[in-house]
Amino acid sequence: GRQQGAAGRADLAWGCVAGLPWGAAPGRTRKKRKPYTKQQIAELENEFLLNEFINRQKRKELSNRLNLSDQQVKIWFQNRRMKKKRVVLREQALALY
Amino acid sequence: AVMILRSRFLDARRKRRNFNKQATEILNEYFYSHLSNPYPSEEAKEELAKKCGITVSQVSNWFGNKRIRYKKNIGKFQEEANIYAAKTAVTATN
DNA sequence: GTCATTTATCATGC
DNA sequence: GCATGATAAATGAC
Repeated sequence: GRQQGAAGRADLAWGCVAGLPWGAAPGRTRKKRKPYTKQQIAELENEFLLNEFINRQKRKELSNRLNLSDQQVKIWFQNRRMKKKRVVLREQALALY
Repeated sequence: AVMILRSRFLDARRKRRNFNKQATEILNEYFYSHLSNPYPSEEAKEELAKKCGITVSQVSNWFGNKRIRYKKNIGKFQEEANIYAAKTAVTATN
């Protein structure tokens, strides 16, 4: 197996509570997930239609305009590409029937 | 307008169905018998998906939800844990 | 870059 | 009214 991601990482998971760790205590606190506004999503989606891979240039101007960090925009495009793949696979599975 | 309806159709949350009792049994049995490391391999996921009659993605979703919700409130799942612990103990004896 | 995850949130079932 | 499955932000391995 690949065993990637936060699983098996010592500095991300919670720590041993009642005898079952799955990881150790977090060194740095994880940033809380914060849903984006409809306007932010609308503009991100609009840019995604133009190009699924965004330039550093456009990324910077977009993050400025939407009041998001440069990395947040980068991560959003990564997750958006994963979502598209998920949807495509689902449609293929549906098309079989 | 059309795109919105399309996206809503593709959002599986709007047509969520609970898994049948047998599938939940199978998933819980695996979870509690691997409580020290409840991370099934890709092969194990495929086998679980086949036995449960669901997709691999649904298996991943189930384990993701199960791990976080168990971890957040172990006490709430204590009874359930005991049930499946006893069940696997019996099967190990036979 | 992908992608398996963690966590919070969403939408639904009952 | 919470339980449950799926999705949306965020992290980290590779």
